[in-house]
Formats: sequence, structure tokens, C-alpha cells
Amino acid sequence: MDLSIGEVAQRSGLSVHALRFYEREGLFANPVRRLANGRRIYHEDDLEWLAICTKLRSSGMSLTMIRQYIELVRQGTGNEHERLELLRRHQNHVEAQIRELQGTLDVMRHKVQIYEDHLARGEADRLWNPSHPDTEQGSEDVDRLCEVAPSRATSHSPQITGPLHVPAGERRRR
Amino acid sequence: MDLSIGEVAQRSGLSVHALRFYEREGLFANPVRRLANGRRIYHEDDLEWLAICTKLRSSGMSLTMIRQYIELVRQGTGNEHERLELLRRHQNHVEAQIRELQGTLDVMRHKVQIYEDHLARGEADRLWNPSHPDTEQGSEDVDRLCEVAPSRATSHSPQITGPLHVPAGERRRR
DNA sequence: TGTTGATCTAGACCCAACTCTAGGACTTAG
DNA sequence: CTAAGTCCTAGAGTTGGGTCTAGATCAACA
Repeated sequence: MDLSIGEVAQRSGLSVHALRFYEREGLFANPVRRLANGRRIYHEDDLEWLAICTKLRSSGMSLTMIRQYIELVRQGTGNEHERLELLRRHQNHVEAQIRELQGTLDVMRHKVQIYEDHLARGEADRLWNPSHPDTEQGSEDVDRLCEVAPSRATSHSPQITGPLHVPAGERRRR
Repeated sequence: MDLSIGEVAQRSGLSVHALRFYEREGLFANPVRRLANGRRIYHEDDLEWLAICTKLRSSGMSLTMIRQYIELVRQGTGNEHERLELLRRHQNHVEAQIRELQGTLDVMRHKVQIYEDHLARGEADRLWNPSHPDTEQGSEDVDRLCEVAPSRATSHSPQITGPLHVPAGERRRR
């Protein structure tokens, strides 16, 4: 019933290092108990929770946000609205990610299509070639990877996302 | 027609720092030219390419992979199959991401639903509460965030993804 | 008895993708 | 003439999410 850190590592897919790290970061619902000799003992429950953590992480939830959630749980009843809030925020986030990826995907499918067509017709040389900019201007199907996605797809093209990474301080002042 | 680095920053959403960084990293199709005084001059074309880069980045393509692509383009015609390969790889990657996110989303929607129901019925105290593990065992709708997604959704539950981050060296030897 | 093998702690290190700083130059407006 | 604004380079610093190392303990096995 009780599990060693090694077993949990195997079954969760996280490394033992990561498990100790998660503990330091306060990501477990209840404190990890120890054997007399100081070794950690885990439970099936912990495995379940870790599986969820991994899922949340893989959908882009930060450890900070996961910690917030588990802290609310630890506090006990009374903050269910806050928990819900948090879940909803992440849900929206995931939905936005999917929309954005769908948009990218449409563009990529279109490009792959163009490449396939050109290669099939033996016209590969009409694809993007930076050294012959004039040829490129004239041709229609030139590969700049930047044509607008085909019209059937533009319906859900993602909003412009701005910088992928925001600076640490107050905010960049350009 | 020509653009300063500041203009490009504004219009691309990248910082001037990032633009210089991208250049150092070899992410531009053709070398960025300079004015007599050493200042960079960019082109509309560069903006287009940067827009694509941002899209690719936001869909998880690494700068390394983007560089590989643009290097192929720089080499000129003859490697179109390789370019296609690269595009297809990323396309698969994006598709996998979407499937995974959809799976997470199903679970989250289910959880949000449970929270909403409970709150509406004033039964919030039956949700996950670590200090009363017995209550929790007995109740059905307990919030462990870990119930399997509702059956209508399990169809496309994502494969287990393993660690989110693989170590730098050959591979972990546990 | 010695040698694995698993674990422990504290803390150093890693990586991607930037951001930020320092010190200097050039341009334009007032 | 000076002040502001944009730009330059080289290189240091940051963040998140871990990984990895060193040195020590402990249990079991041959």
C-alpha cells in the first residue's frame, strides 16, 4: 500500500529529483510522511494527484498555479468558489491554446499541401528561394509560408498573441 | 520601404533585443543589411517572416527547428523534401498537442461542472477535503480532480506523455 | 565483511529564450 | 550647445522547471 520514492517515480513518470522538488514546492495535498529512517512514504492517492499534476502541467498550467489550487484544497471547505474560479481560468486558457493551434495547423496543412503539389509536379524550383527574389514575385504558389490560410480555415484564425515572453519587471518601456 | 529595428519591433511585437538575438541565432532568411553608420535595415519581407516565426514559436516550434528550416531555404533549391519533412514533423507535433489539450479540456469541463452543481445545491462541503479522508471515500462526487472523464469524452483521451522535460545528457539512467 | 543499491540533504548547474545593462555613437529639435 | 531619442556591441542576468553532484546513511546479500 505504501510506496517508496523510486516506485512513485516509475509509476508517475517523474524523476525522483522532480518528486523531491515538487514536495519542496508544496505541491502535495498533504505533507509527505517519512519512515523512521527519514525515507519518504507515498500513497496511491499521491499517484493519482501526480497524474493530474502531469496533465495540468502538460496543458500549460504552471507549478505556481497548481500550488495555488492545492493550497485552497488544503485550507479545507469554504473556498470552493475560488477553486472554481481557478479551474475556469485554466479552462479558458486551454481553449485559447487549442484555437491558436488550430489556426497554425490550418496554415501548416496548406503549406504541406503546396510542397506536395510542387514536388509531385516536379516544380520544386518554384518554391521559396531567397536568392532569386524576382522569380518569386511573379509566381503565385511561392513558398513563403506566409500566405493567408485558405479561406475555409480563416474562420478561427487566432488573435495576434504579442510577445511570447513578457519581461520580469513592471513592463517593457520601449 | 526600409524599416528601422524600432519599427520592426513595434510591428512584429518582438522587442529590439529579441530581433538582434534572432539575427545572432541565424533566424533571418537573408543577412540583415546595415546603413553606413551600422544601423540595421529591415524589409517588409522580414516582417512577414517574423510573423510566421511567431506563429511557429507559439505552436511550440523551437528556434533551433526554425533555424533548420530557414537554413534549408537559404541553401536554395534541391532540398524541398527535407523542408517538407520538417514541416510534416511539426504538423504532427501540433496535432498531438491539440489531442492532448482536448483530453485535458474534457476533464476540466467535467470538474467545473461538478463544482458548479455542488455549489448550486449548497453541498460544497462534499468536495475534496484532505482532512476528512473518510467522508471523501464514501461520497461519489468528491473532488479529486481525478475521476476519469465522462464516458462520452474518453474516446480521445491522450496517451500518457511521460516526463515533460527530458534531461540534457544521453538519457536518465535510473 | 564488503559491496551493491536505494535513499537522504543541500546546493550547484542546465537550458531555452529572452531581457537588461553599460558604455559609446550619431541625429535631430530647441 | 545640449538634451532626448534611437541605435550599436558585448556580455551578464533572469525565469521556470527541473537535473545532477557530493557526501552520508542504511539495508540486504554473497
